Amino acid sequence: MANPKSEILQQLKRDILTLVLKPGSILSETALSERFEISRTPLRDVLKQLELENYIDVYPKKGNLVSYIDLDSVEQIIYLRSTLEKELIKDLALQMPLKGTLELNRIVALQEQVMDRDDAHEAFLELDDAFHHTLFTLTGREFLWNLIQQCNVHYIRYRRLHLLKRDKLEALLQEHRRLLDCIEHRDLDSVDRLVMQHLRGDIHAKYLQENFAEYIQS
Amino acid sequence: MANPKSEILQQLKRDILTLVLKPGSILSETALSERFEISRTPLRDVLKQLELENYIDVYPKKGNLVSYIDLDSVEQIIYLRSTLEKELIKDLALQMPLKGTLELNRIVALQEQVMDRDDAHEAFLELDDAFHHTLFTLTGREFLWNLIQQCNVHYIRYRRLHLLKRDKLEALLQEHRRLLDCIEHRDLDSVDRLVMQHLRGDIHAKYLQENFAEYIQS
DNA sequence: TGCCGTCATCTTGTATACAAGAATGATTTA
DNA sequence: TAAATCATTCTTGTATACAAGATGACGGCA
Repeated sequence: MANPKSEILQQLKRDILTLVLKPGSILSETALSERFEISRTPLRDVLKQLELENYIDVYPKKGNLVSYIDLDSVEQIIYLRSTLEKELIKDLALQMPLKGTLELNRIVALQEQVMDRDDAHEAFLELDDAFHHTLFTLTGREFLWNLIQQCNVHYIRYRRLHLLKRDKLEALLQEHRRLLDCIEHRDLDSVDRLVMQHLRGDIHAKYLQENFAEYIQS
Repeated sequence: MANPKSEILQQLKRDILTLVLKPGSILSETALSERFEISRTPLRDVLKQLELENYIDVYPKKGNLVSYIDLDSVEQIIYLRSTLEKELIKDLALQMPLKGTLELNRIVALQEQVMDRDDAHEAFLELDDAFHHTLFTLTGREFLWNLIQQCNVHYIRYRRLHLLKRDKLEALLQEHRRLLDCIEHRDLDSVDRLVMQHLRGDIHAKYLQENFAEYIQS
């Protein structure tokens, strides 16, 4: 292991994003320092970063709580991503590097493959991320992708909960196919509608509030 | 003073953004702890935050340097902001709260007033920020504005250097007026072109590289 | 002269003792 | 019995001593 701090950071992030650590859970400095066999000082660095990326809320002299899902920021991130990605897709439709089409098709093909696996949801979510990430890398907007990741903790958990119940993997896959069609056939006019449908089509705050109220920010 | 840490953070941020602390300057923990009469531990918290918001680069066991201006991320932030803000303006054109028009007009009027002052640049930049900030608050996108602020250190310094030489305050003010016109007359078709001109019209990387090479990232 | 190794002294990174606010529960008092 | 107060024991916040990597200067040596 190269750097224990980044290992711990990655693990805590993963546990929070996958809801292994539920919103409201307490992350005590002393408990974590014993668990990871490291002193409180480097551990506080990790917690500081988790705080700045909204994974936890720090209540001075009281404790650190895993943040509750903030539906307002989820809505705004979806607005940001849909606005941005429909622009990216139009850019790609006008000037797409060859390897780009190959890469996106490869991802969609993989998504078809994992549909029947036991851990379909898990694998599908990862590939969905890969698809959108590729849109950013192909247009040279890696910086913006990283920026979005920095505030993505609410959206990622929201999507995970949302997908748990309503099985719409097939629909999402179909939408990816349609977006690829737009790029390959330079069909700029359909992009806006498709992106809106793909990213904003499934905002059902009420569903989450009814079924996962204990995870939601008041 | 409520919290010394946030005071120190704000002051260092301000010094870096206004180029009082030049890119490449060293921020030593011990020097700062003596200057602010505080121990290294809380000071490291401040430096950690500056690092995560790209104000400084940390070289382990060597030192902390004020970051150089990264022109690539400047370009991407401008892309992000122009894409986002032209959408916001269209939203406002379709449904503008009354107080919104008043507030934006008030800011533009203030900009006219400060044009002749000695510190015109300083005051104008602040009001320019206020204008764009208002676009976000009126549409309920405060979260996105804050997100952009988190990675704005390169863009803010870029714009400051850029405005130093080419005196285009009058042009910027005129563009604000035109954008307001679009909103008030629901002229959606002109928005894209105007926003592009306003935010992206003045990307002159070469000018900066020639005149401020010592501030630019290699 | 030129090169190499050692050491002194910077830097940040870590561990730990102590300070101080917050919460909980017990004890005392009305 | 109920309420209030105090003390205990959590929590994080701070100061500081020490560890360890990086750097540069100095001196020895070929």
